[in-house]
Formats: sequence, C-alpha cells, structure tokens
Amino acid sequence: MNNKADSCQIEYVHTETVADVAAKMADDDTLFDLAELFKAFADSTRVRILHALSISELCVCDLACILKMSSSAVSHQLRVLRAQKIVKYRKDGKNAIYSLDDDHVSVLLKHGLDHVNE
Amino acid sequence: MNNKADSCQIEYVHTETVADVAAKMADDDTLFDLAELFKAFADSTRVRILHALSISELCVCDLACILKMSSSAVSHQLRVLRAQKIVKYRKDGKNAIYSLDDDHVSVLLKHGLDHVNE
DNA sequence: AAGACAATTGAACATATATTCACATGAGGG
DNA sequence: CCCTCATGTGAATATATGTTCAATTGTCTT
Repeated sequence: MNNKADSCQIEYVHTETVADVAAKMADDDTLFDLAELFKAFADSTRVRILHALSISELCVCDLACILKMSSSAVSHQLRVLRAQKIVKYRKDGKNAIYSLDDDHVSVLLKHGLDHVNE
Repeated sequence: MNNKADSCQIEYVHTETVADVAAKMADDDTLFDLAELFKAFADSTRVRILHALSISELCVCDLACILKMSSSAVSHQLRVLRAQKIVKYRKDGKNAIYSLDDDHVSVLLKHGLDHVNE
C-alpha cells in the first residue's frame, strides 16, 4: 500500500540531499560489479582458500588437505575465484598451482581482518 | 570414493608447504567472521546503500528514494548492516538517520572499487 | 596401452537469502 | 485523542548458492 509512496513521488524528506547523493552515485553497473567482487569473498571456504594462498601458492590437493574438504568442493570454489580474477593458476604436470592474482586481493583481505579484529 | 583420499591421509603432494601453511592459518573463527563481514558487502542493494551513505548520511526514506526501492526492503538490508556494525543511526523525530559506522567501511569500499575499475 | 592420480564438471539436493506483503510500533500534527 | 507518516518486523515465496556424488579429461608412470 505505501510501497509506491515510499518511492517518494511526493515531497522528499530531505530533497536537496537526495538529489545531491543521487547525482554523485556511481553507475549501477559498477556497483553491481563491486557486489559481485565482494560475493567472492563472502564464503568461509573461499576466505580460507584465499588466506591460505596469501601464505603460499598451493595446488588443489594441498588446499583440500589444509581445509579438510573434498578436492571437488575446493575446485568448485576456485572456479568462482577464477571468474572474478581473484586467483590465477599454472599447470605443473598433473597439478594446478593456484596463487592470488594481484596485491589488491591481499590488501582487501588484510583490511577485512583489521575490521574483524576491531 | 576418492573423497577420503582427498583429505590426504596418505602422502601429501607438497607435504612441507602444507604443514607450513596449516600452521600459519588464522583461527577458523576469525576467518568465519571475516566471511560474515564480506557477506554484508556481497549484495548490490547493500553496496548501493553503503555507497550512498559514503556520500552523506541519509534516512530510510531517502535511501528508498535514491535506490527506487520500498522502504521495507531497505530497512531489511539496513538491519543486516547494523548487525555487522557497518552502519549506525540516530533518531530524529520520525526519521532514522543512517551513516557509515567507521572509516574501515569506506576504506573497504574504496579498495573494492579500485579492483573493479582495474 | 593401461592404470593411477589430479583436477574439472554437471546434476541434484539442501540451505541461505532478498524481496514482497501485511501488520505493528512510535512520533508528530491537527 | 485520531490520523498520518517513517520505520521495523515476521511470514512467505522465489531465487541463489555450497556441497556431494558420479563421471570425464588430461597427464604421468610403468
């Protein structure tokens, strides 16, 4: 009932501020991509993978061992991280050696940890 | 069938590295909390809310207007952000004026945007 | 060529989560 | 006091997502 009215077709509560903020907002596309990026960090399995990779490059089996998970589950999550260019890998025989893609990743992890540790 | 074997009860692929990384890993609790933090950023509605609040403090109705969403939906998401101490608010008559809780939040947003914009 | 192993993938299932809707609460204004 | 408006909340629904299982691919070894 009041959902339409909520969209502020009448008079805004803080008209000027709303107009100002609306004008300064980044593109929806950019903010969508930003949310997609954070989604890649938004799972404890993936965070543990990234934290492990921030210590050393590792193959899928190593990760499975460290996380005590099946390599299938790890591989599925690595796929998500690859899609966001958060990790990269090289083949070494039968192994796929994964590592963090760039410094942004460790920086984000570090800032997140700072926040968690208050 | 090979899921148990994946847990590396036999010989590890890179035994030393695995032991080294396992020893240096942060607590599971800490990494769980870190994932919970990122989850709060892992939705485009919440990212847009945070981005708007990084420009100016705003009430629920202002946000609903800027995002073109119902104030109910916005309120639900603000609840999530409050739970993670990412936003704070003060009451002003009928309005609840929201703002980012601390600098960590804008720093995380900024670094995320840097990554998105390559 | 055959077997073993690392990794990937697709389908299926279970769980989590975002939005809507209806309603409740609480503060101001008439 | 009502009445309105801003906000919060609970239930319900639809969708997204993580893990398992089964099967496949590709590489090394013998």
